Order: sequence, then structure tokens, then C-alpha cells
Amino acid sequence: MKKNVTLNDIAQKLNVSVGLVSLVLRGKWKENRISEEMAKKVNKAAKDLGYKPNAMAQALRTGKSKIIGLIVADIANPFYGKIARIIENEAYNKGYQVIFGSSDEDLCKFEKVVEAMKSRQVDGLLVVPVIGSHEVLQAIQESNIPTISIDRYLTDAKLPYVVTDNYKGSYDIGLYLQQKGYQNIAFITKESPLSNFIERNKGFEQSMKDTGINYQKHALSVDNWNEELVQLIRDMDTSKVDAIYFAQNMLAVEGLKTVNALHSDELDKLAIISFDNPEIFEINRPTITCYQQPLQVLAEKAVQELINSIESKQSKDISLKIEGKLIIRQSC
Amino acid sequence: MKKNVTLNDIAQKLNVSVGLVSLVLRGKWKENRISEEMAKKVNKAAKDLGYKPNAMAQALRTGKSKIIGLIVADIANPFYGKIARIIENEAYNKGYQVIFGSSDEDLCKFEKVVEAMKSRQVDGLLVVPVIGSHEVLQAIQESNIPTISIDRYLTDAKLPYVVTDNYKGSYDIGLYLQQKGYQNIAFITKESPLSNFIERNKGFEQSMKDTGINYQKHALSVDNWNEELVQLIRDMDTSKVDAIYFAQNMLAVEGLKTVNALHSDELDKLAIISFDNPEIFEINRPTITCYQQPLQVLAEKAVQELINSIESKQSKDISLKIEGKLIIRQSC
DNA sequence: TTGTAAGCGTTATCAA
DNA sequence: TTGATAACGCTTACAA
Repeated sequence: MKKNVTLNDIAQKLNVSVGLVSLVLRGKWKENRISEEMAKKVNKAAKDLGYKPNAMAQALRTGKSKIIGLIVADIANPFYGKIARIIENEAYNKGYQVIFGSSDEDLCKFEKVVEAMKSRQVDGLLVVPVIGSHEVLQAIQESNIPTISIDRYLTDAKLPYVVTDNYKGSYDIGLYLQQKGYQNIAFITKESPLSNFIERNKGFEQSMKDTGINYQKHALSVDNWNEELVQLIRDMDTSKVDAIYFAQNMLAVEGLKTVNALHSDELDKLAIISFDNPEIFEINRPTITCYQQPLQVLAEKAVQELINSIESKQSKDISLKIEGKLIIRQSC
Repeated sequence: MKKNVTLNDIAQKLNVSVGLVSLVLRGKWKENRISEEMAKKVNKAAKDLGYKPNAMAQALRTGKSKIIGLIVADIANPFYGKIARIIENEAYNKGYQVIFGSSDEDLCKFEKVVEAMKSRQVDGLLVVPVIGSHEVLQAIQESNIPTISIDRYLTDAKLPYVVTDNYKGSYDIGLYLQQKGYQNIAFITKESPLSNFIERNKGFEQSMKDTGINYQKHALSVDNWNEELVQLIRDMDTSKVDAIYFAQNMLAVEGLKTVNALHSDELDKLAIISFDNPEIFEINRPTITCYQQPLQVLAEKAVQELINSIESKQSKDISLKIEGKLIIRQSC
């Protein structure tokens, strides 16, 4: 039962004041004209006693917790897991810690998590906004906690965001399909008011228009897409389709599951392409061609922007759309 | 730029003392004989002003941060992502928040994360220990931060743990292989000093002994398993093997990648079974039979045990080994 | 060059 | 039934 070492302990041991110790330990001894000799003594004592600053006390005093909150849809989803990983790294490097929560795409949970984080005095927030969350997010902004949307953004909230260029990505997929000579595309997507789907849908439809390719759009409902998808693939008229485009990893994964389970020669002949790049795509037979989101850049930029606006208090409303890249494999 | 509402704000508005407000807001007004009328007024004012307690101040004052630290190998790995998700839920339900870090199986990083968490005054720690971390973990124990190992444990540290019964799982896989009539198993595992591999290896070897099945053990090195695995599968003498057992999801995933890429009729004839149950197993052709770890129970128990020992200060050294279950699919 | 003291928002102990 | 006040560990403006 070792008690934590405090500034006071160090001060007492050396018979100096806590203020002095504090200044030295934060490297401010030079500008406060503290003798180098003193500085050395203090540093040594701190090391000897194994001093670790109490982050809570620092936070309380300075009003900066050095914690950033991360709210994703579901940390168990590898897509968000990867993002979380990069964010964590970047944040640690800058002296911040990450506290996370999953929203499950549920507004109510999202709000709860936001509240919890606010009361933890997070310095800033990185959020994957859920449907209907604009009010909550607006409120955070007003309480002066820098917040950045990642992965998607809400058109009705004026939050800065860092996202993939979904429009371009989806448009490029269309172009690629044209280049490969496909004529009839089954476009499987979701009917969602969230920016990522809106833009993927727009982008693809535009490129279909521009290239003149036939396509059928299947916009599944957000909360029942799973069953609808299975049905859709079961009923697919393979004589009228030569390629399937899944607009999201979850769609593709469930889709492949169904396709593989059906073992139908007809289905197997179809070309497949998808947004996102889950690990399965490298294992499936055939391996799946896809548009990979620039997760590394995206997450890094998001953290950098966030920390910038935390530390400089000037919320320059910079939003970014970053391009991903097509990864060509066997399926298409 | 709204400032946060404090107890003081409420107190001033009502012309009462902060102490009074504090007591009411924490539901202690009854045992402190505060008038119900007063209590109501205070609660109302708190709600009106939108009061949110400052967790930092509470933490500083009470010495309890209500934060638990979670250290996994890599949050981007869906296996740990899933665990994190369950832990998060369970913790939130009990009023705790989760701060996480990834060790990358690197002792140095592990130690850094631990330090960061200690200085955040975490109330407790859930860790996936890395090789060589017994000293750090011992040190945490001594500084009186309840800590529980999950997923695996170190034989040379006396930390409580909550893990899958790896021995039993691996043993049962052997039994299942016997039942299905396989005669020559390629057992692909890692040569690791960590409990999970030790026990999976022991369990399987024992069951091979008990059943009298032939097997060849390929214990890959911890830091170069990837390349060794590819080589191993490439060179596999399929005439001498009728089934492969992968002792871990990462091994299986890379293994399947290689097998699928080789497209060899010989390899395709082999039965496959694996420890763990990543999503790919449901998509692969054939779908993969495996032993699924009881993640839900495991993570829940871990959180419960941890919070118990945080709140009751009595560190009853309860460790748990929980059984998973065999999921039978097409591959075996 | 160093010490003193106020204060961050709470909680808890007394006193009134 | 309620109010004053010290304390948690730290930072910082000001005094010495």
C-alpha cells in the first residue's frame, strides 16, 4: 500500500516550497531564474521518489484534462477499431489520452456517452455522428469543447469534419466498372441520411449517368438492411446483372456470406466490388476489389486538427475530404 | 462560450451553502436530515441550470476516478475490439468509464501505457499482459491499483485473471478430430511463454496422446510467425496430413489467406479447424469449424471482479477459467 | 532566487 | 436542519 508521491513530498524532503518544485518539474525553471543546482536536486529527488504528477489535480487546476473523447458506432467493428488505433497512437504522442464510447448508432446512447465525456472534462471530442445528433453536437460546440466529426458528417450541424471523399470514391468505382466493361450493375447501398451514404450514392449514380452504364439501385433500410440483403441476393436475377457493387463493408461482408452460402454458379460469375477494405477481402475466393478508405491519414488529420483547435482556441473551421484508393484484386 | 455550472452556482442562486447542495445532489439528504422541501428546490435548480458534476474535482477529492484502464495488444484486432466493447458496456452500466491503450505486444509500450494510466489515477486496470510484464504488473499491485489479467496470464505474476479455458478447448478440439476420424494433424501454433499458447499446446498434445492420433507440431516463433506460416503451408506435404489445426485466429486468418491464394486441390482437401471465431470463418468456403471463446462472459466477469475489488478493497484472489464452445461448420 | 497563498470544484467534518 | 471550512494535488501570480 504505497501512497502516491506528491509535489509536497518532494518539497518537504528538500526543504523547499511546492511552487518551486512545480516550476522545476515542468521545465520552467530557466525563465523563473531558479538555480541550475536547485533544478538538478529537485529533478533527482523526483526521480528517486518516483514522482508521477496527478493528472486529476492538474486537470482541475488548469482546466485542461488532456483527455480526448472518441465516440464511434461500435468499437468491435474492425473499421472503427482501426481508426481508434491510429487515433490512440497520435493522441499519446501528443500527450493526450483517449477515452472511448460506442453509440450503436443509437441517439440516446450517443447522448449518454457525450454527457459522460463532458463531465470528464474532455478537452475535445472526435465523434462519428449518429442520425439526429445535430442538436447534441451543437450544444457541445457551444459549451466550447472542440469537436470534429469523423467518417461522416451531419449536413445540418456546422461541425468541422474529416472524412473520406466518398463521392469521388464511389464515382471512381463506376469508372472502373466501365473500364472493365461491365454493363449491368446491382448497386447495393443503404437509404441513410448520413453523409457517407448520401455521397456514395450520389457519386455512383452520377458516374453511371456519365458512363451510360445500366444499374439498379437497391437502397436498403437502415435498420433492416440485413434481412433485406439476404433476400435481395437470393432473388437476384443473374441474367440481368454482371456486377455487384456493395457501398459499405458491412453490406459486402453480409453479402459475401450469403453469396458463398448459396453456392450458386450463377452468382459466382458476378463481378464484385466494394467500398471499404475489411480483411476478409483478401481471403475470400475470389479476393475482392475495393475502394480503400485512407484511415491512417484520416485519423491522423482528425487528431491534429482537434488538438490544434484545443490548444489554440481558434476554431478555424477546416473540414477535409481525403481520397482513398482503389485496390484491384480478383473479383472485378 | 458557456461556463460549466458548479455547485457554487446552484448554492448562490438559492442562497444556501455548497455543502448542502452537494449532499442533496448525491441523494444523501435523508440521512442528513435536510428538509424535503429544500431537497426539491436544490434538485430543481440543478436541473434548471444544467448542472453536471465535475468528475475531475470529484476524483481529486475522493481519490476515486471512476475510470478503469484497459490495455490490450491491439484495439484494431477485432478479437480485442469485441472484448473492449463488452467491457465498455459493463463499465458504463456501473458508472465507470474506460480509457484504453494498445501495447502492440511490446513491453516498452506496455509500460508507457501503464504509467500514463497510473498518472490518470485509474481505479483499476484490465490488462492483456505482454511477455516480460510481470514486474510492471507486480508494481501496480503494490501501488494498490486492483488489476486483472484477461485473455492470458503470466505464470510468474500473482495477478488474478479471467481467461478462457484454453487447455480444455484445445483438448476438445483433439477429441473432435478423433470423432471425425482424422489421422494426421498438422498442429500450427506459436512458441510463446504466454499462458494461452502454453495451455492450448499442452491441451492439444495431451488429447493427441490420449486418442493416439498422429500429429506434427509446428510451433512458429512469436515475432516471425507470419513468414514461417506461409512457408510452412507452401511446403506442406499433403499426402501426410489430413487436417490442420490453427491454434489462434491470426494464424488461421493468415493461413487461410495462403491456402486460398495457392488454390491447390491438395490443400483444399484438408480439413481445417481453429481456435477463436473471427468473422471470416463464416464467409470462407468452406466455412470454418472452430472453438469459440466465451468473450461475453469473460469480459463481463472481468469487469465485475475488478469493480468488486475496487469497491470492497478486499482483493480476494479469484481467478477464472471459462469454457468456450465448439462451433461446427463445413471445414471439419 | 525562492516562498506564500489563492483557487480549481468537490466532499466531509464540525459547528451552529 | 443548514453553514463554514479544510482538504485533495497542482499551478501561478505576487511577495520577499
